[in-house]
Amino acid sequence: MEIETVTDNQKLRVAKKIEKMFGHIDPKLPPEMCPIRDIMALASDKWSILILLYLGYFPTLRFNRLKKKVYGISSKILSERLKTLEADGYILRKMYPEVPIRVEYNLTDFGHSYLQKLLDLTEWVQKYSETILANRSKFAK
Amino acid sequence: MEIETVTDNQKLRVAKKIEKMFGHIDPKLPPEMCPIRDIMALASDKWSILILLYLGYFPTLRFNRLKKKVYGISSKILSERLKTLEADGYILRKMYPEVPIRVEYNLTDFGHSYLQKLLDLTEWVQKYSETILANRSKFAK
DNA sequence: TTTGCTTAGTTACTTTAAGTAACTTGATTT
DNA sequence: AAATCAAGTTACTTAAAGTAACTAAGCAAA
Repeated sequence: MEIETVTDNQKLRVAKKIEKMFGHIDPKLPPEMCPIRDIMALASDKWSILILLYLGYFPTLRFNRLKKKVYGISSKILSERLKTLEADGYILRKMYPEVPIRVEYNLTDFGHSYLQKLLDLTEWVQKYSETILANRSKFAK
Repeated sequence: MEIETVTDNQKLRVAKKIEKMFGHIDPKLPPEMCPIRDIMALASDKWSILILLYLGYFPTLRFNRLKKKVYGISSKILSERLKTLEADGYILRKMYPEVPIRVEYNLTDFGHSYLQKLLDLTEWVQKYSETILANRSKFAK
């Protein structure tokens, strides 16, 4: 598959954007004072991405159903990620004190806004996944 | 800060996109046969993102200079990530057998193409980082 | 001629994060 | 009195990440 050529003009615009961002990413000394790295690390975590995708597809999901969808995740990690995603404002947790307990999760508007950007990235990855796999096996030799 | 409202129409389009992707992400049974998760996991890894950003900004960087830029990364992990990013086709490694040895890294066109999508995401995160931090401290109570 | 200096890593070791599996809670049915 | 349910939590194991010292190769100075 052909990759769209990247013009020097585009590269320049990218460099400008990065320069602007570096004010936040690289404040010379205190790396933990800069929240971007920390926020990106969570929001682009492998499990968080899948959680957000499934909550973007199903308007609301309960804990165990979500766990089945996000194939391979453990209760422990799912519970952990859901808490952080909720804390950051991406998702909403609604608890119904029935017996047995019922808990529903859904995206907030903020989460939807993020998901749209995330999708652009995952779509790119999907589009070029075969290229990447081909690169890998070529490199292995 | 106000979040742009997400219309039902947008949500529907997002759902459509995700549905299309689920064919790749969720092939019901073999989760390791699906490359998207694996590719996303690497390409959105916290260190890989920073490496790609710096290589997007500086046309070429040598190992130790890159290590200084990507604040906090160890030689071990940097070396590891560079190898995988090279294998997947995002970056190029040029070795000059001088003494001391000189090795230069730069983005491929493929890497540039990915970086453009990645930047849209990091820009979103930058834009809303204060909102997220505010959400966090509100949730902490 | 041995000591030091350089870069781009690698190796052995420690710490932290992730994964596994069994357990908890509490009203309701068997 | 025991089993059942969902939504987690806990204690334990394994894998990944971080730390710090080391290596290679050749040249320059002592």
